[in-house]
Amino acid sequence: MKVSREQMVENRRRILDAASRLFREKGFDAVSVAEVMKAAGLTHGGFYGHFSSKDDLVAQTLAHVLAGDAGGGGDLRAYLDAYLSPRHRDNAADGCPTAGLAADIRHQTAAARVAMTEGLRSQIDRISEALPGVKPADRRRVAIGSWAAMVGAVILARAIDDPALSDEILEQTRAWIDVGISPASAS
Amino acid sequence: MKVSREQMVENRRRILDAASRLFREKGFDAVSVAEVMKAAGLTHGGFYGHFSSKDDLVAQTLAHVLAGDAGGGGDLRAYLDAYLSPRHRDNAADGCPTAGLAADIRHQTAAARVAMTEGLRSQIDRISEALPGVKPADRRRVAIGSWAAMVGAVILARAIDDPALSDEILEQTRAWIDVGISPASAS
DNA sequence: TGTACATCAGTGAACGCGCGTTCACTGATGTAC
DNA sequence: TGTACATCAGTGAACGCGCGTTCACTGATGTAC
Repeated sequence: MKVSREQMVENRRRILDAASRLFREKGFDAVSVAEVMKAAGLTHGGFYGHFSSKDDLVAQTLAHVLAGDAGGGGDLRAYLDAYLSPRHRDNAADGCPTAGLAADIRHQTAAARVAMTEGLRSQIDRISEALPGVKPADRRRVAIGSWAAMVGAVILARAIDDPALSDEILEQTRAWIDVGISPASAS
Repeated sequence: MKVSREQMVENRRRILDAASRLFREKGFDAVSVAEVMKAAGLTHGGFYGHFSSKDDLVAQTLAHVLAGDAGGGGDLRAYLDAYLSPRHRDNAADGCPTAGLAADIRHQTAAARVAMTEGLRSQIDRISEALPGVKPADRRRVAIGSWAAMVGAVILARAIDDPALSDEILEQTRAWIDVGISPASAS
């Protein structure tokens, strides 16, 4: 049955939100269109009224979640603590889309890569602006290096089955970044 | 037709080598059993004489490739330069299995996670031992932080479609790690 | 404002397709004599 | 060493199954009068 225009907009948003959570939790390939629609409270047949294909959903979900993901804007150290925490490692569905999906994007469409590129660009800028103690000339290097280490650490921490080593990856990476972003040592 | 025992051992090795390359290039899910067998010069039906399932192949391939992947043992800076190079970014099939597969392992079997855990442990040790200029008490932090940044940088560089930004991710991460591993600043 | 009807978002059965896996068969290997 | 035969690694057709996608249908929406 037809629904109101507002309801349709709301349904589309729910599909994107459901897809965003499911993709982060399981990866693009392991989530079916029917699963996303069910999680959004709809049936799978209606999917193609909103998106032209599953690849289209992937690209639009990425753009949606990367645009809405504003991390590191304020207090960088608080962001670091939350990012490199066991809680973030263990809750991929609610976590950073870059940590959950960046590696998968290599195998997706050009549109998905474009969304990732813009998301990464703005994330680097956001971290740079949260480094007041670092000399302007060094900010970009520190922002990129820190972000690479943060993403890499969460990916590694999630890939292994030894909880102690996994915790250590997070803690040591945090300590390592702390050294790098403190005004004293970041040359 | 039956083949000699040596030929069977050789065939098994060729299956693992083919799987190792294909998995790194395309990811576990995007590579079919038939594709691996064809790349190894065999037909798909014989697969189950060597492995009990595709999941078994994934776990054994990881153990095989992580055991054979001895990086960072000698000159750490040369390893860094090669690792964070456009050449490595653009050649995933021949590249680091951690950068290519770590994020995927979260969705694989327990056996795959065990192989990754051991691979990560020995990689951290190998990097630690290649840090003679760093105080012993700091080596583990520096090794873990550097490795997380290396893996993260290659994953990010491979996920985006802007070549200039991708190159910059690699270069800036290399510069950032250089600062971290030089004796002067690593406290 | 109230009514008649065209529109179209959502439904759910059905489709082709590729996948992992199975299995009867083949023919070279390697052993028993 | 030579021969007869049991073994078994590899072959390729076939199997279920789940997936992305399609489509005829439904019934609430929203517009024309």
